[in-house]
Amino acid sequence: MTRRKLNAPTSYDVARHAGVSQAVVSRAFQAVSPISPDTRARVLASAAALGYQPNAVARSLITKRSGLVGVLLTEATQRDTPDVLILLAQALLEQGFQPLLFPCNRESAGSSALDKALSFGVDGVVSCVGLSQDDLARARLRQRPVVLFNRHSDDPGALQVACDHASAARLLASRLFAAGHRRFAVVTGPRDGPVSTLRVDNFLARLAELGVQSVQRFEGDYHYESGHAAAMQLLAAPPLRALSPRVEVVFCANDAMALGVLDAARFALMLRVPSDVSVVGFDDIPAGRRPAYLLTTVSQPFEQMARAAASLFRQQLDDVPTPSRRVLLAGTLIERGSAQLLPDAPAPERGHRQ
Amino acid sequence: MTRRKLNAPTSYDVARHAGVSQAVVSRAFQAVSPISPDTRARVLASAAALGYQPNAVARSLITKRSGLVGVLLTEATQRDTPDVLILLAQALLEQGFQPLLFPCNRESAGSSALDKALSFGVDGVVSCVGLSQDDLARARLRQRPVVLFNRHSDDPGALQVACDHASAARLLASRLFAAGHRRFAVVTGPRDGPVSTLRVDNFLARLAELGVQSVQRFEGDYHYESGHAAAMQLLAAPPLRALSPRVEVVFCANDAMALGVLDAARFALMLRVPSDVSVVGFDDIPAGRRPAYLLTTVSQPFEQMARAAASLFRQQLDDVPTPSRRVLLAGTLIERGSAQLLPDAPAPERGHRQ
DNA sequence: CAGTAGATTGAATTCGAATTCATTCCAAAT
DNA sequence: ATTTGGAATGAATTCGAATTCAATCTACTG
Repeated sequence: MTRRKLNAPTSYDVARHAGVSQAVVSRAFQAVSPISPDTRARVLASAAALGYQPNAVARSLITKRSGLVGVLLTEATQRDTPDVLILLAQALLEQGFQPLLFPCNRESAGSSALDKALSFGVDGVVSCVGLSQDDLARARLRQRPVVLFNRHSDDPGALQVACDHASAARLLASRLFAAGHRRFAVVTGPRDGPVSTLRVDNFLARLAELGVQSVQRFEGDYHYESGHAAAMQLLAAPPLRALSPRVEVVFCANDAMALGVLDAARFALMLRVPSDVSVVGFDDIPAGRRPAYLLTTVSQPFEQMARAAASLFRQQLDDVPTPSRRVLLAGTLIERGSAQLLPDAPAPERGHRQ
Repeated sequence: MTRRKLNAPTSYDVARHAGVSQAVVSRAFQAVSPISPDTRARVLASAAALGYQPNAVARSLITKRSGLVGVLLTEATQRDTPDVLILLAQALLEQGFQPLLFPCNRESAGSSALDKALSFGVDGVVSCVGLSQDDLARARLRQRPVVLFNRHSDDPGALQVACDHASAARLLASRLFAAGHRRFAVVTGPRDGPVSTLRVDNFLARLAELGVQSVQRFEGDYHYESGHAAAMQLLAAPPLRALSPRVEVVFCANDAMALGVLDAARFALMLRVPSDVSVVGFDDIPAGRRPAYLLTTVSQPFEQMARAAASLFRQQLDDVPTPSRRVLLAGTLIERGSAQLLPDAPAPERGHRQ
């Protein structure tokens, strides 16, 4: 087959058309550069006539800036919090970056995804996947900022934007306790899920501070079905239930599971919520807002978080001194009626780990 | 500030380290190229030692292939069918492409997003946004395939992958009719929404064929709230209801609105579903699957569609002759109990427009 | 009117890898 | 021993825009 030519006009074509040198064409397309106003106008007119647009690939080869930002994400990110991606994309766009997606199957695939992103010439990365200290070092060596989004790294210098899961979980514990509840159960994510740990451990830690010792645990997988299964076990059927007093509160590491608990409690176990049992989730997914559920939960400020991540990224790239390398944004407790809560009684302040 | 050097090793560094020329390094990284096995091994070892990875930017400058595929999408895409994006991304990845995101605010922004994508050197585009014949022509001129995903174009030669909304809508109409319903209402998307039109018009067309003339319409905006509002009006309160027989079926252009209708019917109007009124949606969003809703709806085969789009794209790029330029995949009618349906009575076949 | 600072311009170089083309090398064939 | 052919290699060029640096060309100064 004959080699087809892809007739995209180049800066040389425009130069010829406008009767100037290629260098001038290049200058006409930069905001600030030595070029006279009418020359620029003439060049831009020629460019428009030919349908010329600067080739971003060639440009980035020499400038070392591509305008691309790698966005690392897992299925999990997308499942739990589907709108995060689009909010992040829009926030990055507002800062003048194009989001380049790197879906990772497993949480551990982040490392190779990072390398791949770097080889594509991204200006940096926003990662919804955990990265090791070593990964961050590699990126830093190349002057490529990496912002961790709702993820943690063992690197103390990591740039982070996250929801303050810890504080929200503790507040929730306090207010449930204040309402008089004493028999708690938690539905966690898979062992070592970084976010689940933060939520569940802090919830339990606060309860422990308040004197609640034994709390039933059920390990879920963040999906609706596992919440359903958890409820069937934790809020067990009459014969078993008689043996010990029933759990009063089920705290779930995310909303999807909380909806599973709600449905199981109502439709399978015929319990009333919240009078028989309080159910609380985390994330504020759309389904939980509907009259059929009215789930009490914690909303993460994703829009703020996305903006914060994008602007933190921008600042790092521009060497703007940033006030802090980690941004923790408070979640909002949304009371919709699936739980009995009371205002938190002021308690002795203690440090807590994030 | 001194200019920092970004010490990413280049093919020259590797060449020096391995004691060969730069050309050999380049060849070591191609699957098929004239190079001896042990030279390749030596080069790859040096590359690994230095942490070298070929610079995709420089490569694509000369090869005219970037491995990037522009993905054009609107908020609407993301809102209605959040997992489409991730499925598309994964399907493209499997074909060896990196998805580069171009969110568009309005449906009309597709044109400029396309140009932007082209200037970024994408190998082509998968668009969840409608594009004009002119847009497609521009891309074709540059040999950049454009696959329309669930969107239509006035260009008859356009590459398309879509759910067969028309047939699904017609089937739904037939089966609702077969169940004895005669008083229908539809909740549409905003006027001229391309997909809504396809669904609603074909639904109405089939009803018309069956002899149902007047159908109430309510123009929604695809959001839950507008479905709620629609129900409050269409299934009006007792004093009004008495004037005319109540609507028996509400068909919604998407699930989000259908859930709004369901909640309004049940919680505000105290109607039983499906005995008082049948509610049907379109999309099969997760919330509709839950016991609290059990929405009867049409599921789009997104996974198949994503794969089809990615492989159609791959084939176009590789000049593989494709059986057809448009792929229509059947939606699945999911009966969950929010509607009374009967099997379709075989009707005289007539052509229908897509 | 000469002289000079400041503003524009263009020629040449650069970025990093792929590719063309000429060259070298070794093995097999005569 | 000499030729021939194929395989492997390297020097040089290419992709398209940005940038450096020297060359003009102004306009203004004294």
